[in-house]
Amino acid sequence: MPTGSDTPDSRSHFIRNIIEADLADGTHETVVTRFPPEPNGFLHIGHAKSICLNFGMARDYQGRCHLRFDDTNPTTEDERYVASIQRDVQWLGFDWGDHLYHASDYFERLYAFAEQLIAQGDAYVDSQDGEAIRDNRGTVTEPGTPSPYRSRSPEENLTLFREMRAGAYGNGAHVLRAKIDMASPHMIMRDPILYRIRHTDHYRTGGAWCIYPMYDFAHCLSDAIEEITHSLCTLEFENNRRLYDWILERCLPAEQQATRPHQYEFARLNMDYTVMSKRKLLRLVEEGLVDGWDDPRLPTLAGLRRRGVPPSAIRTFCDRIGVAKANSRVEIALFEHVLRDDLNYRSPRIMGVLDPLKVTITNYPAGETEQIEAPHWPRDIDNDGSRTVPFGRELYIEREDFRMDPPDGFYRLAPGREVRLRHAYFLRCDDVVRDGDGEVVELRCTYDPDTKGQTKARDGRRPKGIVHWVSAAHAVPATVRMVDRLFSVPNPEAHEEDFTAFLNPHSMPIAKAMLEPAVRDFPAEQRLQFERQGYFWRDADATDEALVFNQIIPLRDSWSAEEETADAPTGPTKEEIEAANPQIHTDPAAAFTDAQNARLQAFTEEFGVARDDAVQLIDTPHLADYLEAALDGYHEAQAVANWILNELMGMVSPTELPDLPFTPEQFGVLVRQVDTDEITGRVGKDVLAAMLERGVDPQDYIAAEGLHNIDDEDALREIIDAQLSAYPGKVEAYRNGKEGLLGFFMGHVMRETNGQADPQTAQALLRNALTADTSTAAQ
RNA sequence: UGCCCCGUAGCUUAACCGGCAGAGCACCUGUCUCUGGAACAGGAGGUUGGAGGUUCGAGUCCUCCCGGGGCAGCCA
Repeated sequence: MPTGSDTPDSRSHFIRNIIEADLADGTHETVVTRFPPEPNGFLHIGHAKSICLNFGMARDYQGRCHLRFDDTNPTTEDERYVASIQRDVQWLGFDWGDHLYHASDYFERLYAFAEQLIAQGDAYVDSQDGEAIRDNRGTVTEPGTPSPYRSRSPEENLTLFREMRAGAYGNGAHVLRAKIDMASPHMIMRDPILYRIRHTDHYRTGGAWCIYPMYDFAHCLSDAIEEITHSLCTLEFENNRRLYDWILERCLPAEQQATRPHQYEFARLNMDYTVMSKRKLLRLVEEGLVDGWDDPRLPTLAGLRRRGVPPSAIRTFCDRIGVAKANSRVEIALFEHVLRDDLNYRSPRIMGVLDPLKVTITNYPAGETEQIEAPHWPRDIDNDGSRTVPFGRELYIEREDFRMDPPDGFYRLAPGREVRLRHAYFLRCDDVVRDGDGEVVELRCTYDPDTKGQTKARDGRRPKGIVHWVSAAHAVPATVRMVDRLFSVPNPEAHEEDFTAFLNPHSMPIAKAMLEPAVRDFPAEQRLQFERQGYFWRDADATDEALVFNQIIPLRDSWSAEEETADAPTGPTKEEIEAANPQIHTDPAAAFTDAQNARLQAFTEEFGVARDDAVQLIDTPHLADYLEAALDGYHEAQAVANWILNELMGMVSPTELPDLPFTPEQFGVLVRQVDTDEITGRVGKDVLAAMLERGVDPQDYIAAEGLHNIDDEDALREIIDAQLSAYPGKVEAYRNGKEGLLGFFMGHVMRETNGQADPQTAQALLRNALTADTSTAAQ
């Protein structure tokens, strides 16, 4: 059996599992997802995660994904964002086909649903002002108080609501609220507002409406209208799911309930060295801290596009970061890795010197030029193509490839040292020319004419260092924006100071570079590798006369990483965490009433139930009663208690106990079957599940299905031997000390017997068989 | 402090009904190489937040504790 697929686009995650389960059990025949941006800002790489997830699931399961503008708030939304969002989604490589929708298209239908709720008595018009509504909502620890308008009749509500629509009232005079529960422990359920009056033109519906639906009302119903199957959103909407379900359960007819949309939440993307919130991004742009929404340092899709990041790299990245529910923050290193990996295979190499240092080759004839044929691709990339590079007496090399006093491990140029010029000759530094300030302004060198294209000179010289270069006479000057991390700390939001305090002052230094002439041979959108430096492409500001490049990402540089002093930030140690982790156990029995205490005494002393279990049983409603009733089926109270607490509670909640499709006595009988080894615990759980699902009687069911446990040693031995010979390698590994494999074999034996193998017997036999010598086991 | 969600290697995560804790990135070694890149080979790194319990067997089920996040907009 293949152990899980690990190709990037079939990576396993909980949403994929849910979809596959829904498809497998026929809940849905196809998958329909949606990406629902609000047109009030630009998309960033966090949105890319959602886009890739939604469109990706639709693609993987041959479903469809809608692009829906969630435009229910006319005061913040704007047409201009709509176009940019569509462009970004397309650029990322996704196609919504005919499925472009707007929540505003549904205003009429949403309104009808609102009238339906009113008619059902599930919604009412509240005429309190905003402040009163807020005050009466209560707090997380105190219940809210019902509005004085809460008990208006459906007729009155309908009249008022129609008048609201007709424009009879000013902003804020009334709202429509769901009638749920002002004392709910879930704040979202304290009569949430469904509609508000807003005398504002909408960018699409103009002045047609002066009441607008709230997100919670519009979103779930829009999903239902579009027959969305899986409504995927980020974690901050977890609490809203309760209301999502409430509305759909009341608005949709019974026959649609089974296939109605369901909401699932996943963790939004956070990344080191950047910020992802719309508000913070907006501040950077508006305060002029960056140069517009498409500044190449920004994580906006527009910024990444301008920087030169290919959409394929973003897609791969989104596949690799995973989809889960834990709040997380991914290291920038993963993004950089994926980016380099993408660029490596698509970027022809040329040479470019970013910080030029002049070199004069004193033994090369003045005024002479030669053309060197150099491949665009290294040998490990399956791609052809080459260019000619002019070589002459005067070159530029990278300033940092020369050191007056080379440190240990530095194997580039230094006084008296020899390096290889990439694609050309060996070069030795003879003299260093400095200006009045001591600054190195020129290197005077000699080359070895016999070493062209060689790794080794005839006399065996073999310089380790390789240096890129550009002929001074032919160099093409260019401005290069050295795009770097926007912030100088991994999480600029995790400090007391405003996040802008952590902007990296060197996030985009400008280099005056010299490039080899072949740079002009490529179309503007071609991404290039400047050898030994990084990946670059032409910026939108570039003209053919004045070249401007952006650095998309530098190459990995193990030398400068080594040279940098390691200053890894250290978090709290495990010891420190443990020290701050006291175990305080407050005994619930301390608050027991006299009656409860009496019961506790009876449970522990008469029934012999462990105190902790008894306390839990008594402290949770229904549990203690259930235990006493189950005793009619089986008198061993501790066994029954274990099964209630550990098994039953894993399947149902205490409040469901009175309505179970079987009696407590039947439950007791089930426990007896297990406790007396009539059936195994494993089978007991299966039987319990069947009782829960179909209300079967345990004894009848066990007899009818033949579920009694198997303790016949010969029968078990046969099964065990079969398993052992099926996995000789595992047997070997077990004998070599990997005892965890006992569980592996037990698992197989249990599965083989549908869980009916008596575990003690089976394990004893298995242990014997595994430790027996090979000749015996093989028989 | 009420309710909801989440804790698996430095980071992001996998693990079908409870059955061998497994990857990628990062890190370290080595090989190869006309990019200090790439590729390849290897290594280290885990008390699955903690403590109890159920079970032949717990990352997975039950209880409690600790830690992180979310909810009191007429935003989405």
